[in-house]
Amino acid sequence: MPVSNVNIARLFNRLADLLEIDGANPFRVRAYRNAAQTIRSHSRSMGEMVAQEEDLSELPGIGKEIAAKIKTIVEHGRLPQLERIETRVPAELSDMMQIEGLGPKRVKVLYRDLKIRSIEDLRRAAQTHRIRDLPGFGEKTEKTILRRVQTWTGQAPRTLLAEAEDIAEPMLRYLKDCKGVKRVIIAGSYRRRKETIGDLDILATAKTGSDVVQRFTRYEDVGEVVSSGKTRSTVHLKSGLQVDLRVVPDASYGAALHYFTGSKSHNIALRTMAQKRKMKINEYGVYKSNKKIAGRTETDIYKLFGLAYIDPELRENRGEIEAARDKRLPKLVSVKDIRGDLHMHTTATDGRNSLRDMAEAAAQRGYEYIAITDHSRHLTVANGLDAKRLMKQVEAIDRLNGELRNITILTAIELDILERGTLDLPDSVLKELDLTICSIHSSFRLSRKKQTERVLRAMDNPYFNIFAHPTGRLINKREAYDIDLERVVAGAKERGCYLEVNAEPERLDLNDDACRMAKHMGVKVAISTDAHSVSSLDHMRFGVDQARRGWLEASDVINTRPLNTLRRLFKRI
DNA sequence: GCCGTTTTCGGCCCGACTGTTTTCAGTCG
Repeated sequence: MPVSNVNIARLFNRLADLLEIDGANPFRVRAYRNAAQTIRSHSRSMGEMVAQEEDLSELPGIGKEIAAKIKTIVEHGRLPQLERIETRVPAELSDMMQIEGLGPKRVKVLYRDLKIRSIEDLRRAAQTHRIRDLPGFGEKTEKTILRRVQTWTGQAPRTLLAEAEDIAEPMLRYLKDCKGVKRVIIAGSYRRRKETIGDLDILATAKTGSDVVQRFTRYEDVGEVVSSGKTRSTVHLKSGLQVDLRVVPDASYGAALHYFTGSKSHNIALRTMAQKRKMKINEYGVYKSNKKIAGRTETDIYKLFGLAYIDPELRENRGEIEAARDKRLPKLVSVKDIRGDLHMHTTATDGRNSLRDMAEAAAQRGYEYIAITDHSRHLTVANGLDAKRLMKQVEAIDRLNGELRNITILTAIELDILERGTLDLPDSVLKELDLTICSIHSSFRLSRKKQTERVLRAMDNPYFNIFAHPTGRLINKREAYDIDLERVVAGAKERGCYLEVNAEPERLDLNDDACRMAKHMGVKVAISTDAHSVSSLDHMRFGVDQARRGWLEASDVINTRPLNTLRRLFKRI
């Protein structure tokens, strides 16, 4: 199996860690980290690019040397330079840097003076008070290290965006209620609408002397106050989620919001532009020879560099700055562009609400149409529909359509794609429906080739319209099945099929990069909720967020079309 | 190690907080 971009990025990050501990040139270290970031977020696999002999050094932050190293990793699965340094610097030291408060310098001292090389060694040394006497350490640091090591769970978990909203909203209200506070907003990856967030970044503007930081540290859900100063503070909530608060004067709102929204690489790119113009950007404003020339709004800042306003979802240094300069930024799709939801379940299979409930709830949300897509017979655990039950549902939908004034229900089904690439119901049944969505619910472990061909074969069926949750991943729970998404997208293009952006918070499948790839290859998507209850219809916004991160415009999304146009899109024969 | 409408050499984002120091290094975002 080819090495994934994520795994290549991990190797470079590990190399960067070990080089840093070894005291290498910090800029060289950063170069490896930048390259790792580029590789991780690149929409095409390094493996394929190497196979097609493309020039990797054209990617940002990747030059001749790193390009050659990527090639070696792809072809041999190894990075010899990493293996060489591991003979001098134990690889586990890289894990120790995951402990908050431990960076390369301290890890180096711990290893050099006490031969500590694992988190377990670290715990024992802290318990037996051997750390406090090391140079640059003390009693307090030792206690902090012990506490962090004891609560260490391995991988730092990332919180689903939807869960983060539930935590953030009440906290926001609590902080707004503070005297002297003017504005409070959540910045960081939350504002960029990433599918998961590592921490919450809250920005407040307040008069000097406001006690907003104190109020923040006294929030009832705070488990530990990590730091707390005049203008910033970090806490851990009882759940373990880290929350950072930064306070700036209101006149710096735009600069601070921009700064704390990131991403880091977007900010660095912009700051480099500033440097070339002999200007300086920080969280308080843009400065030219110590004179503040912008900072009240984000728009002002972009304007200063000849750039159009860049939506937060695009700020990943993936070409948005160039696009803003050349006035070719996309006008991103928004929730109000969505005219209907094309994936939902009812009590006929595994949904919690009836057909009528779902239709009425959708109408209340202002939709013009919905598609009812209960499961097909193969999915027995969900009580999937056979031909007879499906036809009964179609009749029920016809009756309801006769009754409901303000919404049209499309007859549809979520069809299982069987292992050999056949669809779970015969064409004679499918031809009676307005559309189908097709998906994989079994045989996740097929080889990449077999899985890909399974889907392409299924798409050969002229009643195949939308490929639902195309990679099958469940965030933090289940990896995507191994599939060549590029071939699938190309296959959809040839055959007139569409891909779904599933808005369920733990699916968000297609993800942002894949959305972008689909757009580049000329394939349109449907953004749908996969709702199993009335309340889940509100997840639409998370799907839209993901599509926005993938640069999609309303014209890239089929369920922004009026009903008549939409119906035509599903006629393949 | 990467990069280039100042450059193929000499730069590389920048400020806050903590703890250990006694003026600052290390870490973080």
